[in-house]
Amino acid sequence: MQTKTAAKPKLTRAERNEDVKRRLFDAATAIVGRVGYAEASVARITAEAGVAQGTFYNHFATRQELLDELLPAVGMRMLRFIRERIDDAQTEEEREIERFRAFFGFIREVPEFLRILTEAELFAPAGYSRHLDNIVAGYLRILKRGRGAGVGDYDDAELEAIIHVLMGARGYLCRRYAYENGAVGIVPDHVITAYEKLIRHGLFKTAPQEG
Amino acid sequence: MQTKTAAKPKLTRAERNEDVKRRLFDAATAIVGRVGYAEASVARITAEAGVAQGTFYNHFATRQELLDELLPAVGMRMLRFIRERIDDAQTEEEREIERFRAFFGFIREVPEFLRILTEAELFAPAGYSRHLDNIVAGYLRILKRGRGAGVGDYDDAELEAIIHVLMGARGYLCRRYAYENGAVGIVPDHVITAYEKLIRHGLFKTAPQEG
Amino acid sequence: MQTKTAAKPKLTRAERNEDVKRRLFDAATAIVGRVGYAEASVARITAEAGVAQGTFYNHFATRQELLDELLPAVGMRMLRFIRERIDDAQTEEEREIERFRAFFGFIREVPEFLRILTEAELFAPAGYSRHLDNIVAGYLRILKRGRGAGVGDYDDAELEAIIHVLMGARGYLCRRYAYENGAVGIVPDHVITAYEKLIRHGLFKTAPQEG
Amino acid sequence: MQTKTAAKPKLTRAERNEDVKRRLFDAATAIVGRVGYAEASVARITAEAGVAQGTFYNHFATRQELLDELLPAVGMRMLRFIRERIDDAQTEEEREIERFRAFFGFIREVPEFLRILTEAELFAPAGYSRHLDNIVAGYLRILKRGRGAGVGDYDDAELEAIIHVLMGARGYLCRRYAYENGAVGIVPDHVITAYEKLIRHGLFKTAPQEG
DNA sequence: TATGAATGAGGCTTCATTCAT
DNA sequence: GATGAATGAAGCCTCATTCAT
Repeated sequence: MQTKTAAKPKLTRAERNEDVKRRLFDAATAIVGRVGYAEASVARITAEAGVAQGTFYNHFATRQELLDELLPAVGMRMLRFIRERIDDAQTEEEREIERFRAFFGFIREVPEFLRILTEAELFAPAGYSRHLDNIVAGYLRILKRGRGAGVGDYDDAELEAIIHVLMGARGYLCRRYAYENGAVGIVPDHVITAYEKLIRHGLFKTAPQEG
Repeated sequence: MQTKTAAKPKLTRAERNEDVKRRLFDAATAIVGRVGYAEASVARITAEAGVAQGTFYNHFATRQELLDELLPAVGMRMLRFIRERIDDAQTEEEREIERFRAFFGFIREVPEFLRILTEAELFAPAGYSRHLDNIVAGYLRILKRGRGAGVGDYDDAELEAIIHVLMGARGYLCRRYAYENGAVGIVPDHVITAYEKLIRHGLFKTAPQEG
Repeated sequence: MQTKTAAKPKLTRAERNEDVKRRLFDAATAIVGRVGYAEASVARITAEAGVAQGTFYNHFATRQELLDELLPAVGMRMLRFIRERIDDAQTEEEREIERFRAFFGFIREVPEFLRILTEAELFAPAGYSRHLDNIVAGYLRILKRGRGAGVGDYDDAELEAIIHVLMGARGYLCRRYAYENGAVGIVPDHVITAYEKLIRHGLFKTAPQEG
Repeated sequence: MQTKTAAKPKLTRAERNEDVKRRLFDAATAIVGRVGYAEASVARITAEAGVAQGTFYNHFATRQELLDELLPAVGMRMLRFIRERIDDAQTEEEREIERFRAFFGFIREVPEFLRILTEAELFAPAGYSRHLDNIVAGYLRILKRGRGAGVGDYDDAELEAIIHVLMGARGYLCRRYAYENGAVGIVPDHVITAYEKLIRHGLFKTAPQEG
């Protein structure tokens, strides 16, 4: 029996290999989250991962290749995180508010996400594209399905535009409200309520809708 | 690149001085718009402006100082551009749609703007902040004044959040829809209509509002 | 790349061993011929041979050791190739012309040879030396024997110098004339005739020789 | 009056500029001559020239650019050196022998030449080509002019081939005979006589030429 | 005020070789 | 004997800034 103290990990070669790769990945995530892509040199990443610089290239063809994997990976974690917090019993409106709130919850859980996302457009454009595609695809499915359940009168192309509005909203609101003297804080309540009001009624006091 | 004005300008020393500074500024705007901040080296900027590298430092303390002035400057041009296209006779709702449309008009007029804006957060954070402050201040004035004229039931803090949503919307929609095989194109109509619908009624078919 | 022979080869262990070594050797020959010594990394050679990188060192002490064996090996093939094409019934003069012609024939048969030879002096100096020794030794035997059959009045030391001239001639003529838009072509006839004239009469119109 | 001790060189800016460039050039020549192109790193060259690494790029666009200038430059020096030692009163045959001898004289004068030449084909192919063109052009002029004065019955294309033979001869003979335990020595006399005999009569005892 | 050469730090990547499995 | 991951040194080039002219 192996004692729990990792006296000898007894990993297979493939396992050890995967382990190193994951360590590199995690190190990059942490570093980019902390200081940004520009400072995430291979030297720094490998130092954080505790391997030699050359080892990096046994697992990734180029530094860029790893950087481009970062956002899609955390992005998927985010989608999973949000999905787990959505209650099927609610209305589509309520669910969208929940998603919005969960997004900020995720940022508290994975504070690296914000920087990885913000800088990706410039430093990991391939990864940024993949991430956007993931989000748009998922959101589109949700909103199309929601058309029978309260979502307004938008055609498919318009829905895609709306999704970009919602993503832009999250992004800009984060940058403005998610931080509290340096560290990630709790998003103020009025941000949630503002979003809720906009989503529910628009920006203006409107006359009753017909249709 | 730089054609010398044939007629002897007969400028005063101060004017010549200002002229050089403006040429550096314009060169930087053009270069950042074309290739981004990262490629906007002092060497490149001075070459485009037709002066020696050392001259740069007679007008700006550091490269960063110039970069940080770029976005606020074009940002002000943008505000002016939009303001000129707004008709006081319209309702606040109509005016917001017009502002949105004019924003895309400005991007066509000054294609450099988009890149200068997008990258500023990373490469000219001080300038980015100033720009955001400018926008928020202006928008806040508009929306507060509009509260008596159709703008919904948002308190001041909520309005600031809403402004971030609207800025995020513009930013993300631009990146997705403003380009047409490489060059800045005309934004599709469904982007305008989607924005309009969201602004007017929200994302959902709502029961009549009360209040 | 490596097709596995379908029929079970049933090789002894020693045979399999030799087989791997030969595959490495052939792979190196092909690669150096194609892209040169500098690009012939152990990784590339083993990949082409279809074995793991570590396997290399079960057959060669170092990369250099293999590289140094390349030229002598093809060099011997070349000598054999030329010897087979020489007719004992001809005069020594005719035979030398034939050797020259056969040399170009060999280059067409083994196009790798040229690059292996050309770069060896820099990248496989030990192998280059061995190769030169081989050539000189063989040539010296031929020319000494030929002294009674038409070869001019050269002492042994002079003959060695002459051999270097002849090798230099082949080398430089190859580089200039053996290629035809990238691939090895047929050497132009005037190259042969020029060599022939030089060998037969020297560079100048001479008065009758006495000796 | 400036004292002879270089108290203050008082060079113009342009002169100082040229001076640095020449120092880099000379340093590269010395280093490549001593240890070869592969070891001639920018770091090493600038260290030898006594300037910072970055300074290199104020004078040469790339390391390769400098390397490619090396051989043509020393090559021209060689041509000049040889030309100065040729006596117009001699026959063309005698002059060619003198050229050959002067070549070895040059190697003693500029020992770097040999290595710069030998390795250029691989490490500075552009420079190598230029050098070969220079040599071939000069030689061709000589030999064509010499056709009325003793040069044998070769057409233009054949002459070009002959020139390659002569260049090959020089190259290979150098490598074999120019060194004497490491340093450049005096080429043995039998090398000269062997070359002379070959040039005058060819490799074989020939029957009297007619024509 | 304009010039433009000098500075020097820093990062990505390759590769021969080792060695535990 | 075969495997293949780990090692770590080393090189080219860019660029903001300085400063002597």
